[in-house]
Amino acid sequence: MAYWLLKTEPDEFSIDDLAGRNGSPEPWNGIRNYQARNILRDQVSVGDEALIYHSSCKQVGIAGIAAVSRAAYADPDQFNPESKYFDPKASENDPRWFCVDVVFKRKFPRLVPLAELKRQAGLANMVLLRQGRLSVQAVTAEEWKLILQMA
DNA sequence: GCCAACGTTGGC
DNA sequence: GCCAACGTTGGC
Repeated sequence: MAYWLLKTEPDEFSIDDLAGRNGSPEPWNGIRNYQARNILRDQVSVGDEALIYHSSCKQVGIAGIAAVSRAAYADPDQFNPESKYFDPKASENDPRWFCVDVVFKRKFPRLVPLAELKRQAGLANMVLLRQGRLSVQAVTAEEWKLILQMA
C-alpha cells in the first residue's frame, strides 16, 4: 500500500464534493502533466490512499483523505472535443492521458494549512514543498503519519 | 494581480 | 538537440 497526494482546486472539486459522492467512485481526471501522468499510470494502485490537497484558493492545504478504487485507465475527456481536456493527438488506440477512480475516506477536522506544513521539520523533504507544480505525488509513510497527527 | 518556477513548443 | 519564447501553475 502506498501513499499519495492529489491536488485539486476546491472551486472545481473540493473534499466536500468528494464527500457528497456518498462512497461512489470519482474519476480523478484532467491530469495533463507527463510526470503526474506517469505516476498515475504506473504506480497508483487500488487500495492506496491519498491526501486531498486544496490548491489555488483562499485556504491552501490538506483537507482529507481518499482511497484509490480503480487503477489507471484512459481519461475519457481526452477523446471528447467538447471537453477542455480534449487532446487531438490522443486516440482510443493510443491514449495519452490516464485517470484513476477515488472514493471518499474522511475529511480532516480542520484543514492543515500549507504554511504549517512548511514549518514542520519532519516534512522538509516533502515533494509538495520541494517541487511546486506536481499534481500527483508520492507521500512517505513518515510524512503521512505526521500529517494525520497535525490534522 | 504579480511573479517565480517550471513545462511545452517550435525554429534552426 | 539546443534554446528562446511562451504558457501554466500556484502561492502570496
